[in-house]
Amino acid sequence: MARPSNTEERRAQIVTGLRRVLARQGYAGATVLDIARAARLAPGLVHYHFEDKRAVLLALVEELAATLRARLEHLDGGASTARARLHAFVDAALALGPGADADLVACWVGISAEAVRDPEVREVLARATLPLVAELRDRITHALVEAGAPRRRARADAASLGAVLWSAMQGAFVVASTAPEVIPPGAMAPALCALVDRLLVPADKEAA
Amino acid sequence: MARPSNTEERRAQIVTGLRRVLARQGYAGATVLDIARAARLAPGLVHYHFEDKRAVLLALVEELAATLRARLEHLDGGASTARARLHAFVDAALALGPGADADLVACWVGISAEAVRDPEVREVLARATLPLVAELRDRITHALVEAGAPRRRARADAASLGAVLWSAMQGAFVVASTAPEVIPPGAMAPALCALVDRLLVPADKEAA
Amino acid sequence: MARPSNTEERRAQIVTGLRRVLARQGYAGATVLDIARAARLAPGLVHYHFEDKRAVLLALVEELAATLRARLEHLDGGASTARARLHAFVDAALALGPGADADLVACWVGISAEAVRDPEVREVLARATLPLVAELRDRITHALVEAGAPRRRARADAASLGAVLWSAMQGAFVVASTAPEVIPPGAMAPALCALVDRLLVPADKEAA
Amino acid sequence: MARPSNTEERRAQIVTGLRRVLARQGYAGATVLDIARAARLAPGLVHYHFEDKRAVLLALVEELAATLRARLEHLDGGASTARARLHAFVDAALALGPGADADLVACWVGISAEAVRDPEVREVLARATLPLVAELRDRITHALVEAGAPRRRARADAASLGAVLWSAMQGAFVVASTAPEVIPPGAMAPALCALVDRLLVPADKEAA
DNA sequence: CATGAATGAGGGTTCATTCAT
DNA sequence: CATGAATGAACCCTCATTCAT
Repeated sequence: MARPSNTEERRAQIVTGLRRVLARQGYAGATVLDIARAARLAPGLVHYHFEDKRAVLLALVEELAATLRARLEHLDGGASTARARLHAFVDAALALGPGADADLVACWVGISAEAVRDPEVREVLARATLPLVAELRDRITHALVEAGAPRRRARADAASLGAVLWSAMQGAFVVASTAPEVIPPGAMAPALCALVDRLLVPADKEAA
Repeated sequence: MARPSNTEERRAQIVTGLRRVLARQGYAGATVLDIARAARLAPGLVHYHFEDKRAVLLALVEELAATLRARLEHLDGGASTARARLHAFVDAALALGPGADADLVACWVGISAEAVRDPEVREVLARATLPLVAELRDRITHALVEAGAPRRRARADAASLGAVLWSAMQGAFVVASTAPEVIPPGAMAPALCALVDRLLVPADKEAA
Repeated sequence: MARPSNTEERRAQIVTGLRRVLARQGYAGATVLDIARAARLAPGLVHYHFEDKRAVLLALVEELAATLRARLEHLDGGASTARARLHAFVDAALALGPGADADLVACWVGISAEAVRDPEVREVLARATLPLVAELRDRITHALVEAGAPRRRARADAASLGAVLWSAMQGAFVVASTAPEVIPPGAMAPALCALVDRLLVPADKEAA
Repeated sequence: MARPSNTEERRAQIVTGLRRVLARQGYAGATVLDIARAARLAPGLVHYHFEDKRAVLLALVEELAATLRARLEHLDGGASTARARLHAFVDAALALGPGADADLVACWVGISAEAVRDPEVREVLARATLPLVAELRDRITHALVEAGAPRRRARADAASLGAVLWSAMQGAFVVASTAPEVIPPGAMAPALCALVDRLLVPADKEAA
């Protein structure tokens, strides 16, 4: 009798609306009206399905993290070596391949900026990204070991290398959005993979 | 007879006000009233000395770039080898040592987010940072050559390495502001220097 | 399901609000808050229904012109001779009879002043009034012909006479609003009609 | 010892500044800064020489009236007949001949609009213009008498004719500033003189 | 007298949020 | 669930006026 709830669909629509608008106008510049228009919905609906504007942002953060996780799994399909799995991580995070959303990158910068000033956004962002950083460190450790480093040493190195690589990926978003002259679009992922390889090779030689 | 112009001093005061507020509240969240209060000035003065709020932001971008350049020169004092000069660059960009402004990091993220949506901010930011990227690449080239790499190869590698390192520094700002759990404050610069060293050592070995 | 749109009604309310305030305080002196209060609406509604304050003014200009056109048609009812139709025009423009709005006159002066400095207002005003001037010239021509003047001559005279009479009406608004001592309210229309008659009589005599 | 006061000169400069700005931007749109710039003076000086902005306007009104009076006297030089003196009045008010200021016309409209909302401006304007209306009526009376009308009749007619002609002149300013398409610049004065002649001729004929 | 920096009230406008329908 | 009108606080900016020099 009651019509089936389409709440989840609507929420997804709205979150996607914010993603589009946020990428171009930043979070503060994304008015609820803009979001609703981008979602092809009436403005009032936004507050029917979300407590307030920030709740949409929090949902978006989680959606983006989920997207990244999904990509990761997808790319992992053909990865057999630890190094390949590390490359897969970099590609998943940076590649603008099929299924990737160009807005996504710009979006991330806007979200980061908002996280600086809003503790709750920061927290949600941390909850979503810290596991990814842990995963990254894990893959680095395995790759180092695979390259011949002693496990203990590898784990220690992976801690700081993970932070640096993660920063490089975050920074890649910033650079792509604010100074694309620095590196052509699409070239960042290979460049980072090449750097990864340089880090792994010498360990090989040390083992020799 | 007339009151001596103190416009430059006032402008600097206002820019500093924005820096403080922007670091905590983002650009959109930094109201003109907040900026004036942070600068201990009457609200109207902001628009007396600046065309509009954005003009203050543009001035801030240039101030930050100048700060970075100044730091660079200062740290260069003791650098004799090319590698030391590369380390100096990383330290200048990242170190939160004496004379460093903690706001500066958070500031940079807010500015980047604004650059995404405001072409003029992006342009000013680019004008201020592209020379720094070029300088970074230059130092990388020299360090690689110093480490034994053929000049031609060094220059080619420096192009993509420069982009990656620059991204890592930009990303370090983001990480420090949004997910400090990833790496303790102050540890990023050494970590990045260590990575730089790993990149330079093998060339040494190859030469051997 | 949704609330029925009452946009047109609200817009009319707001325009009327501006008419009242503009008559007393001029356009610059008519704050949006004043307009909203005069319309018994919340301040924010003005900008919900209009792009900006000027858009309200433009709508008002068109409303006033429509009012004048409507009055013209209404008064034409009993006019059989060309002279009567000319009188009707004068009365429609000037009479402060029943159904007339006292604010209307003061309003017109404020609008004219705004038209001096705002090209778009001038254009809308022109679009609204030039047809009226043409109509006035037409009626003058017919009245002159009816009074015995040759058609060709009548048309030539009507051109400059129309400009003068139209000016006199415009000026009557100014005089009524700024120097009512010059002529009692309500006396201007008869005075202008009397002048019209003096212009028509001699042609009669010349024919004789 | 004390330097000679140049107050009067400065006041005149400022008033002229307002005239220029007011003509283009209206009274409300004429900022004190604009006025000072147009007068090539420092902003602070305006308030040194005038109580406030309105005081400048009042001074301007009186200056304009004085200008009109001066023109009147000047043009009267060659006028021998009463009709010629009436023409002279019209020309003095409307003609854009030598010594005339194009701004003057636009100025007048802005002043009228301000007079609607500011009683003191209205009063000063009335004090300045009512004598001119009286003078106009006087000239009309004499012209009618000269044309053969009985003095008593002439005086009665002049009352309403004076109001109409004065309105026509006021309206001519409005039309020239807001709808120049209605009549070419410079054509209004001859048109009004022609109308005056038509009003005087028949009396001539009646006398015949 | 002159200068131009300083002040702060107030204006137009935006927009998150609410709510009647 | 859906709609879009309604609300009002808060923002950026302007500007008449003051005042230290």
